[in-house]
Amino acid sequence: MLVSVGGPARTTGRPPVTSRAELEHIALALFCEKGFESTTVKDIARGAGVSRRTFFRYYASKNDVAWGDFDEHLARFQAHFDAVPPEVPTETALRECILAFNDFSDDELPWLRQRMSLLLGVSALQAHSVLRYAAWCDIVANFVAQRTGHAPRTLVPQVLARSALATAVAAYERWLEDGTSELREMLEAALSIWLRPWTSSPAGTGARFARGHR
Amino acid sequence: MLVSVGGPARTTGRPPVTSRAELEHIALALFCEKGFESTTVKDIARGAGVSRRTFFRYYASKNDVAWGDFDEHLARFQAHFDAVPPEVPTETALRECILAFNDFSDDELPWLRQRMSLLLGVSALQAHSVLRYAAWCDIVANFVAQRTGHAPRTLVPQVLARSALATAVAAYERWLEDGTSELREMLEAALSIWLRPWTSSPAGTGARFARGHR
DNA sequence: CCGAATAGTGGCACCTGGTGACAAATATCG
DNA sequence: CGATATTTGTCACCAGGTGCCACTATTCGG
Repeated sequence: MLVSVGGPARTTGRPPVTSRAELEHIALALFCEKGFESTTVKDIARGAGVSRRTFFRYYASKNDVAWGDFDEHLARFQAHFDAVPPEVPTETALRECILAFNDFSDDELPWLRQRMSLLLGVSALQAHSVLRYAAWCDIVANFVAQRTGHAPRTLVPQVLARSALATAVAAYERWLEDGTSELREMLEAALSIWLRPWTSSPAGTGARFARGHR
Repeated sequence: MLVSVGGPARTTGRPPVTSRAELEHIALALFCEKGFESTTVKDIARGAGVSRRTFFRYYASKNDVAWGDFDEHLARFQAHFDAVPPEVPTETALRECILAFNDFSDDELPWLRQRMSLLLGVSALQAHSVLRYAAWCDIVANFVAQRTGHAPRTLVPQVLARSALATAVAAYERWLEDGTSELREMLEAALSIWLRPWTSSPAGTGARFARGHR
C-alpha cells in the first residue's frame, strides 16, 4: 500500500526508495524544462533513480503527478464548509470557502503559478482536470444541497457547483495571463460576476480586473 | 483531404471506401453493445471493413468519433448568435441561443440520449469533452464580449461563457438521469437558476424540475 | 545468528492509442 | 494506354499503462 499517507509508520518490509513528493518535484522540473508532452514517464523515473514500473505505483498516471496531493487540499475545502456557521448566508459561505480554498502564502505562489499554468495550459492536463474537479464540485453541491434542501444531484446544487467551478477556473486563467494581479482579487471579481452576472459593471468595485490587463 | 465535407465533389483519385458517418454509426453501435473502453479502434475498423490506420484518417482519435460532426453543429450555434437583433438583451439572447442550439426533433432524441450518455458517462470522453467544449465557450464569450464591450478573453465574457456551459451540462445530466423530462424544460430550469441563482425557489415556475425525480 | 514474514522494486511481456513513411490500389482525364 | 490524383493498407515505431513474478531489503521471532 504505497499511496497511504495517513497510515501509521510501517515497521517491516523494504523501505520505499522514493516518495510521491520527490517524484512530483522531479516531474514538475522536467515539465517546465522540456514540456509536458516531451517528458516521458521514463524520464521522470530515471530522474528519481527508479524504474518506470515503480513510478506507476506512486501515481496512477502521468497526468496525476501534476496534481500532487490535491485530495489533501480538497479535505481542507470540505473542512471550510463544515466550519461555516448556520447563520451565514449560502451565497456568502460559498464565496468565503472558495476564497479560503485558494488562499496561498506568498512563498507558495510561484509553485502555484507553475502548477496551474501546466494544468490549464497543457491540453492533456486540461482534459484530465474535469475528473479531478468532480470531487470539488461534489463538495460544493453537497453544501448547497444541505442549505437549500434539494438533493445533491439535482439541478440547483449542480448548476451552482459547476458554474462556481467554471468561475474559479476563469479567474485562474486570467490571473495566469495577467501576471501582475493578485489571485484573491481576481477570484473576488470573478465571483462577483458569477453571483450577479447582470449587475456587475466594468466600473464596479469588485470587477476592477474585468477590463483585462492594464 | 478526407475530413473536408463542404468541398466540391472530387472527380479524380481513388474513391473513399467509407465515410465519417458510417464509422460513427458503427462505433456508436459497438460502444453501446460492449462499452467504450472494451471497444478497440481495431474493432471499429474491422466493423467498417477498413484498416486501423484508415480509421485515424477519418477521426483524429477514438474519442472524437463519439462527437460526430460537432463542428457543423457549432457553426449553427454561431449562426444563431449572428442572427440576434441588437435590441434583444444579452441575457435573453444567451438563453434563446442555448435553447436553439439544443433544440432537437423527436426522432433525433434517442440518438442524442445515446450519444450524451456516452459523452457524460464515460470518463475518457468526459475528460476529452473540455477540449471540444472550448469552441462552444469561445462562441459565447465572443458574443458577450461584443455586447458588453469587454475583450473576449477577459473576466466577464469568460465567466459567463464557462458558467453557461456548466449550466447546460448540468441540465443534460439531469435529463439523462431523469428519463421522463423534456430536455428543453430542463435547460430552461437550469438557465433560470444560472441567471438568477438566489431568486430561483424550488416552487418557482422555471424550476419545476429542480426537486429531482418525483 | 538465522529464518520467516512483510513490503517495495525491477524486469518482462503485453495491450491500446496514435503517427510517420511508403508502396499499392482505384478512380478520372488526356 | 499513360499520367495524375487520392485513398488505402502494411509496417515499424513510440508512449502510456497493467499484470505477473522473481528479487531485495527490512523487521521480528526463535
